[in-house]
Amino acid sequence: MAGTQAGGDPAFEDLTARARIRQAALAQFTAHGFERTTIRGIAGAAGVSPGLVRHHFGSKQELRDTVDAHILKEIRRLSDLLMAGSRRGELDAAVVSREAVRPFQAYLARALAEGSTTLETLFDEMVTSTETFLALPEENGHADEEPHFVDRRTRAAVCTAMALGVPLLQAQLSRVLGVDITSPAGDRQVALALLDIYAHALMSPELAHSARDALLATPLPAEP
Amino acid sequence: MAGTQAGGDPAFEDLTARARIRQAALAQFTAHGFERTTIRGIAGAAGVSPGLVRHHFGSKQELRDTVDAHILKEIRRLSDLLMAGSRRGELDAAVVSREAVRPFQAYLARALAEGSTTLETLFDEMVTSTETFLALPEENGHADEEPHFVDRRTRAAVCTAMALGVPLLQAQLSRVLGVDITSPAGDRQVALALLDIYAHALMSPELAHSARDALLATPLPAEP
DNA sequence: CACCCGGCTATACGCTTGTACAGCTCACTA
DNA sequence: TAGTGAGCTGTACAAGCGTATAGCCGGGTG
Repeated sequence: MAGTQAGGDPAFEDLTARARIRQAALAQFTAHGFERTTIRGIAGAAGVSPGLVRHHFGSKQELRDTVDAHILKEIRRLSDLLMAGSRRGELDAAVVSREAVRPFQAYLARALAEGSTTLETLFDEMVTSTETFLALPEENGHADEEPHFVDRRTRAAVCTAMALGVPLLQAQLSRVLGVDITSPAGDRQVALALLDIYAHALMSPELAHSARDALLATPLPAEP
Repeated sequence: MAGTQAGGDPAFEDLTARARIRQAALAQFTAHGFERTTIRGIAGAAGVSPGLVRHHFGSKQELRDTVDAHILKEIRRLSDLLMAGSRRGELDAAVVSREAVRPFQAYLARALAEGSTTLETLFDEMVTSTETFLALPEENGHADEEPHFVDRRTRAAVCTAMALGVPLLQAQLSRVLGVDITSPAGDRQVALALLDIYAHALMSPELAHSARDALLATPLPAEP
């Protein structure tokens, strides 16, 4: 696994040992998840001793919390930066928000799937952001073309979870598409696919209605 | 954690010890993932000794492979059953396929995210199934309302990954929605939300086009 | 009856893990 | 110069893991 060794990045050695450890932890948590990542592995990638990891961060869990907090801060910073730099409100707030998340997509998705209390907030904000995004066409005169089955927040939450499915299944996706979707080219292809999907209805209203009727016709099974 | 103890299910004790172990492993892998699940934990939940797990399955990895294969077979069986029982082709093949996957959604999604060679096949089949589903409206006279940015298979693959994001983030989703989405009521709400989302375009064609232009205008960063 | 083989348990081994701690180095300061 | 504390290392330890193995039990078979 090249690139995770110490000294792979030229600017890597200029960082504080503490920052190097945090960065190595970020990479390893992203690649292998929290459980499979070992303190020794992080220390090795950062070019320090395992003891120093504990010296700086106390425990593995505290290290994770620190990385989570760092990601949170970094996304907020990027979001503000993009929000301020978007000339004439070029694209919408939700798009900007998604763009701010992109660099840490994989880590964020994994952390949320594994259950991170620190980043729960971010998920909630993404849902809210998606919610306002979904409200856009409904305010632009496209009102009630088709009635909705559930309220907007529910749709926003499901959409947010679905969007995070892409980085979570990046291995499968890369395999099927024949491109590493973490590479610039692959990422662009996925971005285009997402725009394409968002721009079209995937189902005809008739099919959706018949499916809903079929769903509501079957009785709800009792709780065990 | 109630329900994972031995004897929780009345019909549970009637099973072979081997089947009980397999079932317990399925539950634990689903709930905690492969890494965090221990052989001792599985044995405890199945009401047998840890040694018996090895006796029947050889190793933890082989146990996982067995569970994967079992899931694969079970989904195929359910799929055939539903396909045969669907009167007058009531809903489409893709919907039936999704329905066959549903009982094992959470396990399947987790296994795919963690990298299961056995279930890769199933992911590919889901992509193909989604692909034919996406082809539906295009054949029913709704041809080229809006041109597509990427080919159909790419869209199908991304859609499949997105759909699996729901079970992968079920904890976050349940928290935001205030309902356990693994419960019958919660599952139905999510199903309705999915139908709703699939039935509507999430983005106006104008916004999609401007976003695509903005995307293609920025040069592709060089590979490191 | 003796045999024996599959289901099953108890115990133990070796390894890796997170964690703990004593002590080294070295720039900075009184 | 002597002292001090932060940064950092090496070694060690207890716990938990997957794995291995010797042996118990009971029903089917010659």
